[in-house]
Amino acid sequence: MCSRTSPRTSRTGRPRSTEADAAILEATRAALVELGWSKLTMGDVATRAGVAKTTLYRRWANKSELVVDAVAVLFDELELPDLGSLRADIEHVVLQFAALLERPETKTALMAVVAESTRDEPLRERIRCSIVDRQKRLVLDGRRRAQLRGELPVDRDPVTVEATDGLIFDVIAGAVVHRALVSAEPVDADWVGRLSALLVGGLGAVAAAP
Amino acid sequence: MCSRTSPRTSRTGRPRSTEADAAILEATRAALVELGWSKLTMGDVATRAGVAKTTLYRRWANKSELVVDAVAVLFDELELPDLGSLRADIEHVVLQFAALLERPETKTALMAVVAESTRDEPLRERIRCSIVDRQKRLVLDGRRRAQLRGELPVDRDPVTVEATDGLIFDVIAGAVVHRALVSAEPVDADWVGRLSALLVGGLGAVAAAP
Amino acid sequence: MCSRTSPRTSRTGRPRSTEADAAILEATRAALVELGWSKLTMGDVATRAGVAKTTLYRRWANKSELVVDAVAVLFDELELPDLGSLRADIEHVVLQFAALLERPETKTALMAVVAESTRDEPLRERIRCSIVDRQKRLVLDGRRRAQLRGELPVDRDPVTVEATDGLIFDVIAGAVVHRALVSAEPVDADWVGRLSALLVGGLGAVAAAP
Amino acid sequence: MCSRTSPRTSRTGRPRSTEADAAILEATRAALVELGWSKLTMGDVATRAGVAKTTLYRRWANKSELVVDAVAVLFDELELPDLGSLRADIEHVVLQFAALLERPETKTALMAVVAESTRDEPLRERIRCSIVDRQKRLVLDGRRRAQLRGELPVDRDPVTVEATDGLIFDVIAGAVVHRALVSAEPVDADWVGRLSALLVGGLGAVAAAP
DNA sequence: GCCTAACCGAGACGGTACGTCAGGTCTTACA
DNA sequence: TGTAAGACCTGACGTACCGTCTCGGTTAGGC
Repeated sequence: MCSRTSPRTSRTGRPRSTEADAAILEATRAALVELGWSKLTMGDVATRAGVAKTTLYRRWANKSELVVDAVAVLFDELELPDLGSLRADIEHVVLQFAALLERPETKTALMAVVAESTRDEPLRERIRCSIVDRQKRLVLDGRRRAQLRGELPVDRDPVTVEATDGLIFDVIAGAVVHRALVSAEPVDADWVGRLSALLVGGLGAVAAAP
Repeated sequence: MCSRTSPRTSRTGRPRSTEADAAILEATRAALVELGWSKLTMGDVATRAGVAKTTLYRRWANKSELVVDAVAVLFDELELPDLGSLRADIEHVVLQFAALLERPETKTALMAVVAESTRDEPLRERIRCSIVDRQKRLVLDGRRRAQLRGELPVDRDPVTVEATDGLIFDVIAGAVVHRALVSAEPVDADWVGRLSALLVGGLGAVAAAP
Repeated sequence: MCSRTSPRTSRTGRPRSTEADAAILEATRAALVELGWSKLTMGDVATRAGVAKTTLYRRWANKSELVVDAVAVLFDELELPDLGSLRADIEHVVLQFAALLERPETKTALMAVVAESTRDEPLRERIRCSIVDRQKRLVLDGRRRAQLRGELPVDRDPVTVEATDGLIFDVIAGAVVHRALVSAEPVDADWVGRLSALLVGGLGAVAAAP
Repeated sequence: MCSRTSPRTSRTGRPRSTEADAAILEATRAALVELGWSKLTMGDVATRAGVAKTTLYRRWANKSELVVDAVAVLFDELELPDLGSLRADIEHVVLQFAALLERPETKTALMAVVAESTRDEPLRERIRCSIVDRQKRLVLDGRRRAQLRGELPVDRDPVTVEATDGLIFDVIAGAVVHRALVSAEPVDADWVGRLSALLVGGLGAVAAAP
């Protein structure tokens, strides 16, 4: 799963233009900013990229897959520098993620492709590989680091570990997304502080009495 | 805000058919189940409801607003019976909400209208009134009940209260939505138990050391 | 065959715009003049007519049928005034037909739709009704008139009559079309005179010795 | 005009494959039979011929010119054996030409390229050289033979001769084409007999009284 | 018991975007 | 230089929905 090996194995014929690839993804992000998801059209993206519509369809089956790829790269910016404590790490990553969600291209695109993916298994897979997994590793790193610091106990059961990692991921990402897009209220320092306190407290309590 | 007074004040002429209203909303839900959000069309809904397209547009400005109204009523099913403890209450509401999100009509529609609302203020308002506020009251009730039981301290500062209520709401709703739709993994008893433990522990810790 | 009763029997709904019909046919002729058959596009015709493309496709299944209808009306201009002799009548109708074929819209369209009709039975039928039959009556009238004048004998056998009418029609129309479009040489008075002489002579000889 | 010298004079580099030429023309005829003119595509012809599209375009400027060349060779089959009388000769050539026009590849292609040629001078020239002139010589031969037999007088005026030859050609070819493709009725022995009688009678009458 | 305003169905209307297809060109690697 | 393969741009295709409009006809009040 999440195979990175491109399906292109043909050795003959004119090779695909890598410049076109880049131009298309860039144009897609620009169109998302200007028009939003629902008014973005394949034809417009093609025009912006200085490329024919067929060149888009040769690479992506539909608008959703194109947008996932266009947005995915933005999630590479997320980083987790060691700030000395679990709570500081959490606050930092939440703020980073919130900043990403404030960008117009992600704000309008993320929920749209998730909505689309509820009826499109290949798209769901693509989202998992391109977006979800890139975020999940941050939780992993943060947890390991907190264990090294002694802030969290070292759990030997891999099932429990994975379940807790997944839970924390869904709670953090879900809360930020819900706050930003559904409740439509700002993810500010105060809110982030409360969330971090809740999580650190909760993790501590759970660790103390499983 | 959230005015329930319909803009229709005309007292003369033939009144609108309430049967048509019901048939349209029912047809919309059926179409969502069969086709999903992106393949649902106004014309198809009209046909299913045995109604002319004009009759739809006389009542709703566009597809998004129609779908919000069609789905909103489902959120009335959410209830919060007193199960004797904060943790039991949380587990119950999470499971209820997850069951709601498993229904194909909500699964495909909810994220779609949220995505649409990022660029449509009136729609955002309609979602808040029809869907978000209906859920938020459950958090309010649950918190009050836990305070009566003595599980949570009684906070006198209304600002803190509202902030915490909002946080808990975003955490619960966000986590469930993210688990169900983004991570695309089941919201089962195990996961719900872990989430409830985390929240109860976190609330306790935060209450102990603000 | 050649039913003139329109297939539209629906009594409900908005009736079709007759102005649109006229504007489309007019625009089609204009486009034929400017662009010729192969560069004429449905979209361009729609734009010229100030009409949506769907409005064209609601009336005509394809470019060929549209062009047949647009050009057919021009064949109504053909007339057969009594010029006193069979030969004069023939010369007149040939010149008229040649003038029609010189018009850029017919020149470019006629052979094209005939070519298309070799693989399209409904189109062939449409051409027969809209174009061929309108020309054939001229032969009928001319023959009757010549018989009244005593220039041709009155044949009692309807089979022979119809066969000869058909032959004369194919010879006249075919010769003019071939001269004008295939040989690409002018249909001038000299050529018309020779053709008429050949035909009158031939008809006389055939009548004398069946 | 009608130069047969190919424009290729380069003597260096890899020479063009003559097998490819033959395969392409054969594939074009096959495609005409199966698909007809308007659905024949250059890409499909290339595939059938086992050749790249570039190879087609290196030899022919466009679809029309390719089809003219593919069909032209079929007109070489037309012959004019001496059957002993002008009328028999005419009947024979008409039946031959009719048989040629019945073949699906010519039926669909001939009128199409003629239609195309009304707006394309080079194509018109190519049709004249490759198709029209090959047929015209049959009229010449038939006339000379009839003069030798004494069926037709020997006209000394070359202008009159050429005009009459051209007329007869347009009448015969035009009548057959019109009968077969426009009237869409069979060119059978009865019809051919009537046409021949008309022509022989007409030529006789014209010769008797110029 | 009629008037009349607003409703209703049907379906045509001008648009916009779709995803596909063909035409004709260009770019590879190879012969 | 010719060739097969296949990507490229251009532009038209015919379809699907959008949201609006125009019909003929219906249905409740209010008079």
